[in-house]
Amino acid sequence: MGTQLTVSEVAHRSGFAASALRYYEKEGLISSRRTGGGQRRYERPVLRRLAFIRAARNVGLTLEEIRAELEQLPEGRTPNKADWGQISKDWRHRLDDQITALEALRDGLQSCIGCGCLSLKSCAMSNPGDIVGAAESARGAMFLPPLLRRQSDGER
Amino acid sequence: MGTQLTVSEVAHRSGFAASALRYYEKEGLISSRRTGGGQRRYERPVLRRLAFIRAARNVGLTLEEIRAELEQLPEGRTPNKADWGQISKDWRHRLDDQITALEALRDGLQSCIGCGCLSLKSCAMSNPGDIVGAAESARGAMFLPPLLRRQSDGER
DNA sequence: TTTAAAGTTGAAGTCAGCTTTAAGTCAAGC
DNA sequence: GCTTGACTTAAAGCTGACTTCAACTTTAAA
Repeated sequence: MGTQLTVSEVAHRSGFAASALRYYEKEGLISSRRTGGGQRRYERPVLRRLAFIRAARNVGLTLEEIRAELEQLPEGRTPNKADWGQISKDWRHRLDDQITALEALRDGLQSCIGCGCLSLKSCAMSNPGDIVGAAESARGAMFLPPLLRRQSDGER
Repeated sequence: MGTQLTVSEVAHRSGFAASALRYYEKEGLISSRRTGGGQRRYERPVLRRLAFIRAARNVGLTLEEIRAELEQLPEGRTPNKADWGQISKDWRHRLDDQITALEALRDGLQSCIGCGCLSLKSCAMSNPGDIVGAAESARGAMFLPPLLRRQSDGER
């Protein structure tokens, strides 16, 4: 137990399944060194990187988007305090947009309670171009995240 | 053009692709009669049913959940005003839960701006059991909907 | 030294919600 | 009656983010 962590240690401490760690490595989100026999050994900073990945997933970014964000940081390092200030600002906007979209949908629903129409032409809830279109125009709110799926699975 | 609608007419008027209509029929969400030659012919109420399906999809229900809701209505009819009152109330709660979860996430992010830590142990954003756990406990908020994906595709 | 746990790989499987394809049939206007 | 476009089916393909599998190797403790 020096500064090197095995895959199961990282899995346990990060909450990601070992198979997910392998997948993330294949996708270029994290990296590892190898022992003589070919087994993975991780440096500690991978834990911060994984924390970042989890936070980003919670906010609804795809792995590709996360990879791009990580890559964009100077020298591929884990975000520091300054980077994090900018990133968290962007993410907050994403979340705000998502919240706005959901509120618009909820309010449209509210207005439907009295009418019960669900007309394809006039009802806000089912009309593609109305509530939904307005919400969509809040960019970045194109989809909402599969938040909170199984979160500490620990392989098998 | 009597009261019978062809699949392409329904596709055009509902905004769903014809292939989606066939899929929904196979999954038991809608039904149709057939001509002598085996082609589908729809009654008008299918349009209301499809409006309901679209609204439910917007709120984040799965097709299985929608199927169950439709089935639960007496005689498999399209929801009337009274049904709709109850249903829209349930949906509003779903949306409220989703909004609450996103707000919690946003506020956790806000609290992170000052620290830049992203520690697996203490940071609210990446800690599975903190923000995310709290949000999760608002039942029904287990996942957020893939809201607003392509919405008027029109087959091919 | 032995043995069991933990690790490795590529390939295939999973889920939802469709779309696409292939190969053919039906409906309708001229 | 013929052509053309609309329609039919089952089956396969697609996306993203993984998981599972099979078959094998490495590591570490006893």
